[in-house]
This record gives sequence, C-alpha cells and structure tokens, in this order.
Amino acid sequence: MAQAKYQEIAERLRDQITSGLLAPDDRLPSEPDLERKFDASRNTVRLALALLTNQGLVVTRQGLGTFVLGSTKPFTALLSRVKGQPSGHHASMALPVVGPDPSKPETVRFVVETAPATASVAEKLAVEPGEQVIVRRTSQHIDGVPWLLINSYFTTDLAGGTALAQAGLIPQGSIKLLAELGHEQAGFVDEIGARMPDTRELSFFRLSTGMPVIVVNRTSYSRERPIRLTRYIYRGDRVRLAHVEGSIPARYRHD
Amino acid sequence: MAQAKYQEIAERLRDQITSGLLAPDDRLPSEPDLERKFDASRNTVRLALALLTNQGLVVTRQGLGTFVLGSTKPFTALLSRVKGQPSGHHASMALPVVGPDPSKPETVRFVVETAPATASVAEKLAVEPGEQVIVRRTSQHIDGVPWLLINSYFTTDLAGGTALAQAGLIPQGSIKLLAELGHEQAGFVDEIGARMPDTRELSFFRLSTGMPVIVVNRTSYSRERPIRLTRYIYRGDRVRLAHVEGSIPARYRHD
DNA sequence: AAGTGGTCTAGACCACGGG
DNA sequence: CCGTGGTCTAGACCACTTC
Repeated sequence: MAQAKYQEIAERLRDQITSGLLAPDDRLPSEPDLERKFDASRNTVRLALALLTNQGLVVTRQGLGTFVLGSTKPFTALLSRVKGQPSGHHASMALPVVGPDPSKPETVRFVVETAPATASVAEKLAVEPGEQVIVRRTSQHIDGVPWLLINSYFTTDLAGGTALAQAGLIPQGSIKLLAELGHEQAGFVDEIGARMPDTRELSFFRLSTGMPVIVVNRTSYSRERPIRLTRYIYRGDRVRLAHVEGSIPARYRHD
Repeated sequence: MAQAKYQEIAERLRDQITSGLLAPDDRLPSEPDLERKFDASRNTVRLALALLTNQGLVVTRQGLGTFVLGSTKPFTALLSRVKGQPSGHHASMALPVVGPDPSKPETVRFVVETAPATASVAEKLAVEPGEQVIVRRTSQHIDGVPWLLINSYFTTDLAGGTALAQAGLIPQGSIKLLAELGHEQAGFVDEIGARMPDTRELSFFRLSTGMPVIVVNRTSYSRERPIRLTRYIYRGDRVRLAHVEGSIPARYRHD
C-alpha cells in the first residue's frame, strides 16, 4: 500500500474542499457514509477526519456532523505607529482594530496576581527566573466573541505598592503611570510568534484542535531598562497583524 | 464520567511535562506501559497521545517512542527598518536573521510559473480573481534546516516579458528591477497571520501535526498601485518576527 | 529477536441535536 | 425517535529501530 487508507480518504476529502466541491459550512458525508464509500472501518474514517480537523480544514459537532470550516474575515491589529498617532498596542486598553464590524472591544475580566517569573518572562524583564513579578491579566471580547488575552508583567521593585499591583483599571493608562513613577517609555520591541493554544487559551477562545494562536510579546523600555512585558494572545483565524512602512497610495490604505 | 479517559490520561501526562517531571527530549512511557498504568485499551492511549501531539507538546517516532518536544531557540527575522539600514525582508534574498547560529541562508530552489490568482492574491494585487499572475517560488534553508518558503506574485501587465517572468535570480534584486521598469517602491504593508500548514508546507518543513506556520504577506506599492505581493512562510516553532519602535537601551538591543 | 509505534478491523454503548 | 458524532474495547498484522 503506497499510502495508508485513512490518508487516502483524507486526501480525497481535502481535494473536494480545496476544489470548492465542498464549500465552507457544507456538511461532509456522515461517518457511516464514508465507511461504505471507502470500504473502511469507522476508526479508519475517524482517523481521516481527525487529520483534516488538525489541519484546520473541518470542524465536527456532535449530533450534527462534520463541516468545512468557513473563513471568517479576520480583524486587523496595527503594530506600527501611524504617523501623528499614538502607538498601536496599549496594554489593557482598547487598541486600533479594523474588522468586519469595527465595534469597540469590551474588557470583561481583570485579574492581578503575583507569581514567579517563568523563564521567558524573566529573560524579557531582566530578572532571575522564579523571582516574583506582578501579573495583570485581561481578556477582551468583540461582539461577544473572545478576541484577545493580555498578560502584562512588571517587576516588583518597580510596580510593587503602586496601582499596578492592585486590581482595577488604571485611569491614565499604565504607560503614563510608569512615567509618573520615573520610568518613561523610550521604546519597545515586539516579538511575534505562533503556537498551539494551551488549556487556558483553548477554553477562553473555545477552540478545538487545529487552530493556532498568535503571540505578541511587547517589551517596553525606559532609557535604562525594561519596564514592562505585555503578552497579547490572539486566535490565529480571527486576527491579522499589520505593519506599514513608507507611504501607501490612499485608495489602498484601508483594508 | 466527568472526563473522558483519554483526556484524563492526556492531562496527567501534560502535567508531568509542564511541571518538568518529564523534561524536553525525555521519552514518555511506551503505549503498553500506559495501557497498564491507566487500565485502558491501546486506542484510548493513542487518543491521549494524539491530543498531546496536536497541542505541540510531544512527537512520536516509529520504533523509538514518544518524546517531549524540546523548545529549539528560534531565529528572529526583523520586520522593521533599522535606522540607516535597508528594510528587513527582501524577496528572494538574504534577510536579516538573528539566531543561534547566524549563518547565511542558502537558497536551494527557484521556480517561476504563471498561475491564476487566488482570491487573496487577487485582492492584494488589485486584479480579478482567476487572472493570470506570475509566481516566483523560493525556498531557503539554514544549516540544512528548511527555514523559509517565499512566494512572490506579480501582475502580468507589469512583469510579463521581463526577467521577473523567467527562472533565475535577479542580480540587482526585484525591487531595483521594478524601479527600472518605472515602478519604484514607495512603501509596503505587512500582514501577519498564523495557520496550520498545507500539504506542500508540511512536506517542505517536515512537520507533523500540532505545529503552525507563520505567514507574512508583504504588499509593496509604488506611488500609484500595488506592484508586488511577497508571501513569507515560516515554521511556527523556529521563528520569531521582531518589530522595534523608539529607542532601546544598548545592552538590551541584541536578542 | 524484541520492543516500539502505525494501521486496521468489528463491534459496543453513550451523548447530543432535531424531528 | 433516529441519525449524528464521542468514547472504548480487544485483537490483528505491519514497519521501523536497536541489539
């Protein structure tokens, strides 16, 4: 056998999806149907469907069937500073978003805790791994859809005892607050990556397997030192990050 | 049953991984071992392992076992223009890369073809979907590791009959060539997303399931119109994209 | 040869969603 | 109720890796 039977089944179904024969939101043949069509046992059929699921091509819903994933139009978040405008991301605040429905994101939760720094957090904040840092966790929804998780990290020596270490919004924004504390932001570095969601992200975004998250690590610096790490976590299928350089013809500017 | 048995098994193993009891590159207990330990059938054990695989936590190798995925230090590609330096990405050329081993990427393949524009390509280049466009496909390796797929798209009216429509490197670079053709680049927009790899990407990167790719769509514009779409495709686990704004204290600049 | 994972079968019962 | 997918079992044979 050149190819496993379940891979053959998956390939045939995939062809029907990419060729458009099966359109988004269409239901695939039921598992018993596929058993008959390909003369395979149920487990084999399910292996094929699992493959497609993990490639992000289909979703299955119990009691209903397996459906071709429709491509929802993603929101766009701006990384770059637009001329004459403030920077794209703001920790724990609304951020410039362009999307199918440009309504304002709603902050629903706000949690503050102290926790030991993980290796990656420690590296960015230039502290020892395991050292206690202040974590502010926010989540945002747009139109009721979970859209964004934000975790902000501060060193204790810098933010301990300030409003940053307590729950609740910071009226003037944390950048301004840090400036008042003598740590004015001079610049930042964004580090963008993608990975599969962990358990917490899985349940927040209500994702199944086959869908990555996009992670933006924004490390903010004063003239002397890192003053904040903000971690933005987006659903891979609902978000595009945009970065602009130079000048773009006016008619192509919105997207 | 509160939770399915295979989820229970997966959770227990996951805990051992995240707690460090099972370190990167450690081998998990064999499937027969897990059957005994959890009093489960082999299929159930394999379901649990499949879950962990699709979450990007483990890989299995036939004849050897299932192993905790070690986090390889990713390469960093620069999105932003560094002061006084040329822009980060260049189609089909070396690009500024910082990584564990800062050797030069090697271009191994170079294919040019004419193909109908997909919906997303058509939108970016402002042509009709299905219209013929010129596609230049490149792949790059670093230290023998597949690292980057680049697809550049040009409209036929702009690039047809030029060196862009023929195989082979463009000595002066395509930006310069386009400028000579009267289409000087005035700016570009990067659109960054993440998704699961398709079949072609899967085989090029030698990925299993549970590992996303990062896609950067760079649309370049002259003063009047889009002149090029370049699509960079990276392995999610080997790459971070970096974007810098403002000034960063010198000692934190390299990473 | 022995141990590992890869593929496949046949059948069972459960849980969900809609008529 | 019925059809859908979700979970689980028990057993078979194959393919790869190491000794």
